[in-house]
Amino acid sequence: MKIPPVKGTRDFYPQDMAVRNWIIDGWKKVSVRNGFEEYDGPIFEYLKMFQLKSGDEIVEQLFSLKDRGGRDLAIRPEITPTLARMVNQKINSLPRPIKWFSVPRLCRAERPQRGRLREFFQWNIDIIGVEDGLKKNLADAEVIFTTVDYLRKVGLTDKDIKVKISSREVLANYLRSLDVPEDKLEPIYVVLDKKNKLPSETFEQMLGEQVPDNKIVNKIVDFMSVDSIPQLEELVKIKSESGEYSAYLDIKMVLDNLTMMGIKDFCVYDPSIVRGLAYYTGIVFEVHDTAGELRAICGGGRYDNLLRDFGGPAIPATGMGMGDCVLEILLREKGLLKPEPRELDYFVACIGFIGEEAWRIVAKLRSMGYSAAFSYKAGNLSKQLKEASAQKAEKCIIIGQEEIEEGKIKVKDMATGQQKKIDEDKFFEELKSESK
RNA sequence: GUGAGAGUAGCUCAGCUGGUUAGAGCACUGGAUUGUGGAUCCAGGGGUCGCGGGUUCGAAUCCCGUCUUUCACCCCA
Repeated sequence: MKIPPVKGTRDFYPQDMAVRNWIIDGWKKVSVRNGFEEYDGPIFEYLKMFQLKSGDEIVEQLFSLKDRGGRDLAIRPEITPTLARMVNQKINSLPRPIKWFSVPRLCRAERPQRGRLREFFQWNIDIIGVEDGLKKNLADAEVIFTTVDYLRKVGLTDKDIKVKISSREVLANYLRSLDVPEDKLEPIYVVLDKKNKLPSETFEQMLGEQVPDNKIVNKIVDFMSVDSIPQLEELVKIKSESGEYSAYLDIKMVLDNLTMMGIKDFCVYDPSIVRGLAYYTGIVFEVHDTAGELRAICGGGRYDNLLRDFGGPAIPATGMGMGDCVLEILLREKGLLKPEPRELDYFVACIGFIGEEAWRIVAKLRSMGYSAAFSYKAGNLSKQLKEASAQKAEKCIIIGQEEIEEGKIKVKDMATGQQKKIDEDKFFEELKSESK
């Protein structure tokens, strides 16, 4: 009986595993060089933890189970609640700011599509506990910088991708300044989030369903067509009369910081970034491919209320999550996927029925820290060299009757094809001195 | 969850409006080649044509169901 893989999951054969490791190693390396420390949590949590933040509808979108004690559990669909829990548990003893990263394996019971599977990996970085107003903007910028630092490192340029940055707070304040009632904000967000997917008439029509006044609709459309900070300044200056100015300053300063960090060309102000109904409270951003063919590569933003919502103190936080699926598609399309091939220092080939000799040398090489392999098939030399080539061996050691009698081995450089005969003892002596 | 397209060897696909024993390239295994690799040539293994049912003398081909997958919705924490 043949059992197929579960819908929306992937099998990682060695070749695929090399790609996965290459991506994840890059994430980890960039996290570390940007000053983040790695953490992880359990792969399942109490179901309640995910309901707390996102409501009951979410239960349909995650894999849940009952354990033998009747506890309702769920496989994690994201790691941010776990992060909040872990941070809250030790909040009084953790030095701030807390700069942590993780690469959790996550599951969501959604319908699989291009760039979206039911099981995937997601790079998460978060900065928690930067309270000062100005430095908060620096933390937001650092999260974006770290994100771009990775994308740039793997070879993507500002021609390939853009970080689209916006602010929920600026948007909310603007809508309030137009006397849009509080209970209309959320439904309007939903419409604004679709702006880029819809023809402009449909978009305006949908807005009109939420806001009866045509003048206001036009003003919202004006706001949404702003694509630079000076323009935004004009608009917001006129519209905001009391203390609503600070939210605008936040986004301006984040962009100033990004300019100072040298990644200005990757970043644009884009008011259409709203990010669904998430827990974001301020700056929000997404990275998109400039061709607009794929869904978002990553998303993030400021979530100042989350720790408090999880029963901890009100400590501000900002972060980013990047899944592996869309990223891999984009990198593959751009020819930037370059997993490092397995390296093999030595392949030991033997002639005739003297396999024991080959194994003895392989074992010696391995004990000294070199990677070494031999052939289980032990065909003729031609076959073994072929196998060595296929395994990308850097060097080949050849031993036959002649060499054994002389106490020597032949060492062949597979790139140049040159080979020399050398005393076995001498060969290992030289290896030792090289490794020191 | 809703709607549409696709499913033939490990992979990419051919197989005409139903008609003998379902093919090719790549990959894999072996040989040419028992002391010198990446090439070439030759040979071989590998298929319940996604699965189940139906129509028919006869189904990879037509019909229904189902699973998987792709795309568009919903959603995207």
